[in-house]
Amino acid sequence: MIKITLPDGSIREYESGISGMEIAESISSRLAKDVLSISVDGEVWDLSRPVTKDATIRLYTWDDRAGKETFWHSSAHLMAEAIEFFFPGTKFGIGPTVDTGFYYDIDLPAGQQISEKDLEKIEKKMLELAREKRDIVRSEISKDDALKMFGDKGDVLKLELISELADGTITIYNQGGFTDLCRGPHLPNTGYIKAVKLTSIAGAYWRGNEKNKMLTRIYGVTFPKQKMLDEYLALIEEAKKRDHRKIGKEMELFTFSQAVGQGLPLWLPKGAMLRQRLEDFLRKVQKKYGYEQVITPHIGQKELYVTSGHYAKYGQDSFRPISTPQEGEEFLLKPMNCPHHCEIFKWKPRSYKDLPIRMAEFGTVYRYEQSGELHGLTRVRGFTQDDAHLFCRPDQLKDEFKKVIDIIFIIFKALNFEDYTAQISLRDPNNPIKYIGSAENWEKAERAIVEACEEKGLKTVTELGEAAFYGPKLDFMIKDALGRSWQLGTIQVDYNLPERFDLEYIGADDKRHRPVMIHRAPFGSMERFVAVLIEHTAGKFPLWLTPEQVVVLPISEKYNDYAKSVLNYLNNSDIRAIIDDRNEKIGRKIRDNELKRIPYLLVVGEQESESQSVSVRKQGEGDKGSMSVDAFIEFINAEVKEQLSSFYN
RNA sequence: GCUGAUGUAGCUCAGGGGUAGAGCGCUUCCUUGGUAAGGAAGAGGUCGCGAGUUCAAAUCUCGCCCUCAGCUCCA
Repeated sequence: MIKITLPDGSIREYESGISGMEIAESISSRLAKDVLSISVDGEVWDLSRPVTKDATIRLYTWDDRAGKETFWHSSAHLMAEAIEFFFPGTKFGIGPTVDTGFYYDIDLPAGQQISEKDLEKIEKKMLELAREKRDIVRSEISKDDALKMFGDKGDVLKLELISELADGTITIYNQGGFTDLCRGPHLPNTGYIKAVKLTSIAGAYWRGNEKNKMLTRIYGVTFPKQKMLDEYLALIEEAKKRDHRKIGKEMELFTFSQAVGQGLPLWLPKGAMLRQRLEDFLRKVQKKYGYEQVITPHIGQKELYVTSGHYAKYGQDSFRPISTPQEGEEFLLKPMNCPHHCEIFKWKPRSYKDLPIRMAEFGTVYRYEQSGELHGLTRVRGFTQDDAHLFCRPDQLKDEFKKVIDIIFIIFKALNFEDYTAQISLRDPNNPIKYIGSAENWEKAERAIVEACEEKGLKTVTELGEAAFYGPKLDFMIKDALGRSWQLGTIQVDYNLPERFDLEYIGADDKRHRPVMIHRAPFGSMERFVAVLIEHTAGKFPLWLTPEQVVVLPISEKYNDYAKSVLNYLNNSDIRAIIDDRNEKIGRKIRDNELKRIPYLLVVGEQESESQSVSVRKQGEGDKGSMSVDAFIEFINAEVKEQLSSFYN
């Protein structure tokens, strides 16, 4: 008998050699139906593999990442089998899982090509093969046998992989007529796979190296239920509709120009207004938290970045230095604001009583991103960070961290990001020499971050070894309305720059001390944040932020004068309103302005002009009845105040 | 940066060796309408840029640029 420890700590006894599936069956028939793989002492196994010693196990279903990975891994094999059916002689590279689904890199026989049109027939074949419910069988083989097996097939890619594996660790999996080199684990049989969608074909170099042969990569995703696939496809459709590049164009927020250059966004009037409102909001919040705004130039001497270390690390792969008529003078477009802020810190002697110093700037920086990497506003070559640097004493670190977390909470609340988590990145305990700064300071800083998060009740995951060499950090991830994750703001401790810039303050002991620096940017960058906000809200921004809050719609031209007087009154009351006095029917005006995502539509005609009122229609919700213009203004202001309540309270 | 696809009116797109098309938008006129598309007429384009082939190129060829997808990268 062997002892099996379950995740809840309970221990069950079984005959040695029991399989994961049998354990699941002994727990519940429901679990046996849902289970996809098992972890045995931390290693993920097939359900059919016998457990022969005491172990701690965990059963994985579709709800677990490991379960999905098992499912998609088997799906990759199934796809490979279907491809081999249509394209005999295809050589197979690797077929791993990705965030959503899997891919397989293949090398088609000479002269053959696979196109989008082929995907459908491969999908059909996969489903046909899946329905046969063939067992997926694992076997361990020797290296010689593996080399012989794939050598006979002429599968040179697999031979290369096998040659790098140690003898005794090689496993293969077989389903029906298809055998693949694979570490596993896999589903018990192919019948679990009920829905298949092959999403795209792309080129990819063998082993990611552009000197190697270009293979064909086929991406796919599979599900245990057709309904899940339908939902997935609907989500993709919705994501396309919300693409910030599309909405940004429709709402006239930003554009790009070939003449200006790729990756250099041009903010249009409405986009600029929106961005400015975001900046003003953060400025106000920061003022309340004791930040001081500074302004620094867009370029700096090359030497500045040699001092900071950025030139050595990134100088070769970024914008080249700008030279001047003066011999030997070189300037760089600033890739970050920190060196400038360090120089402001150094401007005069600092006392421990002056700390913390909180220096904020909406600082525009320029980084040369590879052209293929540029994407809308999320990845650009010139962008503005909502940057700030806090210079503090080591004992102030925790308090400062908590205050930064407060600011981030205020922002999330004001913008309806309700689902967020944070990642704490700490040192790799096995590699302490990698990091600059004393072990004592590191410990202090790491503890400060962990405690600050706990005290603020933040949901966190901790990753060891993810810290930068110069300090630990905290990154915020938000989930948008479609459940997609985005990395936003970051708070980063830095021991490196204070050292490099020789920053110091005079302590209570009248001795010189090194301050700790915190970099933080709640939005990350204005560009990226606006992009995320567009995709989160589908362009329906909160009332306080949206470029146009209200549109006045006269029923006919007879009421244009009254509509204009309402418009003026609203504008004079700091409501952002426009008028639609086109010669169109009211139904048409309502439709067009609903599609423009304007939150409030005010219909005015004979009744309203007589009673000096407006008929209110809320975007997406329909008619709300009529009220006086003053009552409407009060109503709008109350809504704005509610949205910003976390700041004003 | 690499591989592939793409680039036609403000937008979404069709067409294709003989000098340019639709829908929406815009302008004007008719209509003056009460909560998601009223009607008519009109203006608007070096067909991404540059070379080549041809009697003739938006169309074919080559080079470049942008955009998109994937790869690689990301202070």
